[in-house]
Amino acid sequence: MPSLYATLADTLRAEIVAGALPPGTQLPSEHELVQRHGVSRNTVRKALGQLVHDGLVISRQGSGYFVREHQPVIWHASRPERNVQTSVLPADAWSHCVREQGRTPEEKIRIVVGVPNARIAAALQLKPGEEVVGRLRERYVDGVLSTLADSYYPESLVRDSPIMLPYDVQPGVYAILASRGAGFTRNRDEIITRMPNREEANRLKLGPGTPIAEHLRVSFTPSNRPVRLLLSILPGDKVTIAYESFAT
Amino acid sequence: MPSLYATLADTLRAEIVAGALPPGTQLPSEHELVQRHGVSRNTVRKALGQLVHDGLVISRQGSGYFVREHQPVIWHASRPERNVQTSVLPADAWSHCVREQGRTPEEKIRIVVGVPNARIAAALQLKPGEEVVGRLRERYVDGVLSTLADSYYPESLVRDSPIMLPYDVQPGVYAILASRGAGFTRNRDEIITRMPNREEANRLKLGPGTPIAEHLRVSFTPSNRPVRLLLSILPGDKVTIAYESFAT
DNA sequence: AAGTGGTCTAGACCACCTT
DNA sequence: AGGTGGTCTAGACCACTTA
Repeated sequence: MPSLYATLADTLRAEIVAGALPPGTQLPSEHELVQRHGVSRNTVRKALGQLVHDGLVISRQGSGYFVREHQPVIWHASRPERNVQTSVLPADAWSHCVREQGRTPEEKIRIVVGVPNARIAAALQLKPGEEVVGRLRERYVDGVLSTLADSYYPESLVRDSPIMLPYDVQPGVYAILASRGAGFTRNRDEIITRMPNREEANRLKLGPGTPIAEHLRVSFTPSNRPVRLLLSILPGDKVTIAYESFAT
Repeated sequence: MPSLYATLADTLRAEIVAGALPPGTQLPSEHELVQRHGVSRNTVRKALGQLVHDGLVISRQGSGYFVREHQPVIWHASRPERNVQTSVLPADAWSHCVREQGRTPEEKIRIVVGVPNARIAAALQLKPGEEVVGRLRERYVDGVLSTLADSYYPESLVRDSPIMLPYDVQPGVYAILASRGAGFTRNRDEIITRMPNREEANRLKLGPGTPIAEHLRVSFTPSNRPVRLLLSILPGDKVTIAYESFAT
């Protein structure tokens, strides 16, 4: 026998997926649901909590519950990362990709230098105490923070290069590394699906019920030396990941 | 000012991530937390609910709350899918990959034939009313249902082939399609991160706080004809997705 | 049988948004 | 000011697990 709150949640869920309550619509208030279904307010709140938790609904204190609107952007993870020939800046592949979808990209970059945590050190196969240059990048779509994309390079490899400046890199990260004999030719990608931790949820203003994909890309030279780590946090409600690959 | 339940949740969370409460440990009971922190049971339950929701903790009715244990398997999505030369069955790439990680794979396959839903029809560019053969596959790791991997083929393409039998396909899906002039050479992959719907959560026995990756792969012939759709549901707590790619 | 979590109620006060 | 959601309490009864 299903519980009262589960039954109520299912009723509302059905109305949403059927389209009777289209995205953006306000749901009946807690008070109204209490009266209409003859249950206590706590029970109504538990049902609504489920929907919020499932990412179907958001709540705004003082105004009400609303059916959530989704407009994810597609991120083509396997496309070449080299900068694009264009007069519009930034010229990196991600920005170009967002513009292709009729939306407006923007980036904020902060540079940090220092000894990284164990995870980053392991991925880049660093010696103990070896430093990295981190480019902590926030990517915005139509003005809202959409993903975090932090990249890390061994410090010795990028010292005094444009990679250490907090702007879109010209003529591109690949070209600079290649000119220093460390052009990468192979990526290893890993994607983990999980709930955000508190800090990520705050920074990305994620409502409850929004999972993230953690994308980790290590780029290698032909001699299998890791020269770059790219660590991205992609909120499930804002980004879809796409790959093109050859079937073999 | 943080709420009581948020404060309590943070306290417990900190103990978990710091390792004071290692995976598998039982948390204090609700009753004990009520007394220890001098708050009501509902408040304790709301705090614990947060942790469950974030995937850090699971609850077992009648026994208690426990710190969750993660043992995800790595799925190499870009590896060739062709069957592996081995005496152990099943011989498909996924099973081989799981065995490499020292674990035991198992598959259950159910065949369905009929007119598919709009999403599948669109991906395979079918004519209205055209039928597909669906192979609905459940993949188990060490005996527990770990992912759903359903594949769909235009019916006209696989009629009377071993693809219509509910077993591991010999000598392999690729070989059969190739022998019919429909060997695929290119994949388009799409990965969506979201919370499971009710049916998925039930089938995969997902606790609250477990997001999923929905992986959609369409395989094309050299003349860009889509011949197969692979639709997988990968629970975040059980699977990590990996890709190898060439940087260009 | 005792202890655990799961559901549900009734009522209080607070914080926020709209008018 | 009035309506909305957010937090919190106290207490009840049920369902499940363990011993």
